[in-house]
Amino acid sequence: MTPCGICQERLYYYGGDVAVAVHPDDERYRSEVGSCLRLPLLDRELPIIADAVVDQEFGTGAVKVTPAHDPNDFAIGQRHDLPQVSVINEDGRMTDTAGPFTGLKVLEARGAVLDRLEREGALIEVKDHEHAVGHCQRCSTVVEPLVSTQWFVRIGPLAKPAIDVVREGKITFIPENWTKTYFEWMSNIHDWCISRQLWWGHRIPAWYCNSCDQIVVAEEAPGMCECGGSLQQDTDVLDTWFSSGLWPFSTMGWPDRTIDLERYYPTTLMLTGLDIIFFWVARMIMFGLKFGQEVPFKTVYITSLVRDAHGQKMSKSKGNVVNPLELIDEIGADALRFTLTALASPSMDISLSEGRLRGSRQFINKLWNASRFVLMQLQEGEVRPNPPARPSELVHRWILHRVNELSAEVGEALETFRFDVAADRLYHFFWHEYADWYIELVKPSLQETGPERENAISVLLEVHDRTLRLLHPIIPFISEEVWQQLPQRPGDGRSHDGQHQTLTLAAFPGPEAKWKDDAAAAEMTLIQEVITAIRIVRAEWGVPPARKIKVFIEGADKLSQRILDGCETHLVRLAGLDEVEFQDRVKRHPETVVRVVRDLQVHVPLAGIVNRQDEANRVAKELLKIEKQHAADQNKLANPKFRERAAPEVVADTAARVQGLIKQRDKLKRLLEELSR
RNA sequence: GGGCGGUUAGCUCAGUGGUAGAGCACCGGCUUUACACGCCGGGUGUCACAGGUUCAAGUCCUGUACCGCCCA
Repeated sequence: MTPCGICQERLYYYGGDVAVAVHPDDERYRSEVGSCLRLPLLDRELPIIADAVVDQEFGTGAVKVTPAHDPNDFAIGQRHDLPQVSVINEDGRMTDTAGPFTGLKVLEARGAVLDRLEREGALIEVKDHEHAVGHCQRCSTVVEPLVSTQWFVRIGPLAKPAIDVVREGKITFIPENWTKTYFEWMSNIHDWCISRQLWWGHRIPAWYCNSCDQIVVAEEAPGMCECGGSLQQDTDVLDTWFSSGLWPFSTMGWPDRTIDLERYYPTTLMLTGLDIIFFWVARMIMFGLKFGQEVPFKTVYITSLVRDAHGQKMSKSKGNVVNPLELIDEIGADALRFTLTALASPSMDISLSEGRLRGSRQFINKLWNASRFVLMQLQEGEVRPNPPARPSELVHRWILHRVNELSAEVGEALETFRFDVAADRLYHFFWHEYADWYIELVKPSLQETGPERENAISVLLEVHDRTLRLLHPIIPFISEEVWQQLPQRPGDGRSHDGQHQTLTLAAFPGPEAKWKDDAAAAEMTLIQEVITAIRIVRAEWGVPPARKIKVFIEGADKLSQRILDGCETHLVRLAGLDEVEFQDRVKRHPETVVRVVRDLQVHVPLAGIVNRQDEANRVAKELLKIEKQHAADQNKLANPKFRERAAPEVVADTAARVQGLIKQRDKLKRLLEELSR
């Protein structure tokens, strides 16, 4: 008989060894497969078997197989029909199959086996080795696998209908790509082991007879076995997710058709994290179909995973966990909520970025201050007037039109689970349209008395109120605080007992057809562009903000002139002017800066400030930009295939754009010539 | 090994085949009586790389590289 060296990490399993496995391709042992080895100490014969899971590179390439004490070996044992010899009992002592080691504690057995091997000259060497033996997460004790009876759920008959309902669209995953993950998992599903060796949980309702082999499964504890023997209940409990899978209906009185069950089950939306798809969502679907013959919910929204600022998954052992309560102390609950919402784009994990958190905090601050401003405008005990259905002033028409569009956009974003889009639209509207423009434009009217102030305050309150409602799902605290201070319409947001008025119960605003006003939007854009053009000139030439200047606007057609004329006070205020003058033909002056806004030329006389050469350079740079755009569009139009195959409206848009660019280009060219004279 | 996702401004991220965007950071100018956590102005880019489809590609297809998640 040829000696053969075998490694063993856990020597106390010695008595449980029933075979030696080698890799089928291993040349060293190929001829030995089928023969037997004699196990020292116990004088047991171990067959040599070939199995592909054996790692040829590891140790001697031959491994003893202990099916009763290792999951891999258990699988090998199943494949090769090996006996399962348990050598450890539930008290942590060696069983009577462990030969001379019977009754020893596990660690005593380790020393004893080593001693005996050494004495009999069977020990080759003892070597340090980095092992992967499992330890208990909580108490760090070495885990010793034991063979025991476990209960399984045959999953095939449950999984198939659960796959079908998703395939048929009765349940939708959002983002949609999680559907693949669900199918992937459900199609490769194994029978589900539901026995758990834990102290808490639903105890498995199975009883074993102490006298015969009978197993009784029942809802109520049975008295005794048919054979008259006493019964003992399984000590294991059900897997948490088995119990959880029943939760949606078992908590509401199922199997009785209770009122709660009728009302709340099935529900519409399941909102959860990706790791819960398998654990819980799939189980709820399977159980819902099995016991209720219907899907438990229609939509599953999978949230983003929050990672740290460096994109690392948060974990306690890494120490990069963010405590939300501390973060809230720092920047506020609404700011944190807004940040997470703004970053929650589909399929993407969230890196908790400091910059985004700061941005949100500043937004909340802006909201607070703008709200303070609005509240400051109110008079003692002011009753809230309804806004005019069709206000005559452009700024009111414009902002009502815009808040209308905003309602539609935010509503749609929420319905399609694009929370990031909702947050973005609200941020932009509130700060860069409502606060930057509307509030500034409306300030003079608020100082007036009579209908002008009344119109302004009514629209201001209407827009502020609507925006708060739209923001409320994202930033509930500040929005509620502010809303309650606004004058309210009597029935709005009343609690059921009528005692409180709360934004939580106020209606979510939808679009109002009467406020749609595309003309107002277009007119306002023109005014904004003119004001911005003048501001840019001021910034470029360093005109001090306090210094009022005069501008001439040339080339305004009747419509533009009417629009701008009506808004002269706005131009004057927001561009820092003392006067605006319209002229068909403005006499050029060497120290006048001219900017082209659409069809208009805005002349800004800046005597003593302007440097002719610098201005020429600026105009030349602008001209270059325009020419580049023009060339690109012109090339497209010159391409017969483009005209032939592109959508007609795209061709038309391009042609129209080219016309505009040509006009601008010619004006800039003339300006440049004048400046070079 | 199998499946999935990502790569766009210094950072964190949007982007629907048709003129590249936001927040923060950054630069210049401002005590304009809601807000300096502010106001006005400024974009700093080889859309990872290589092919392909298309009149047209950040966007669609194929491949490569790198980063990451899930499962085994």
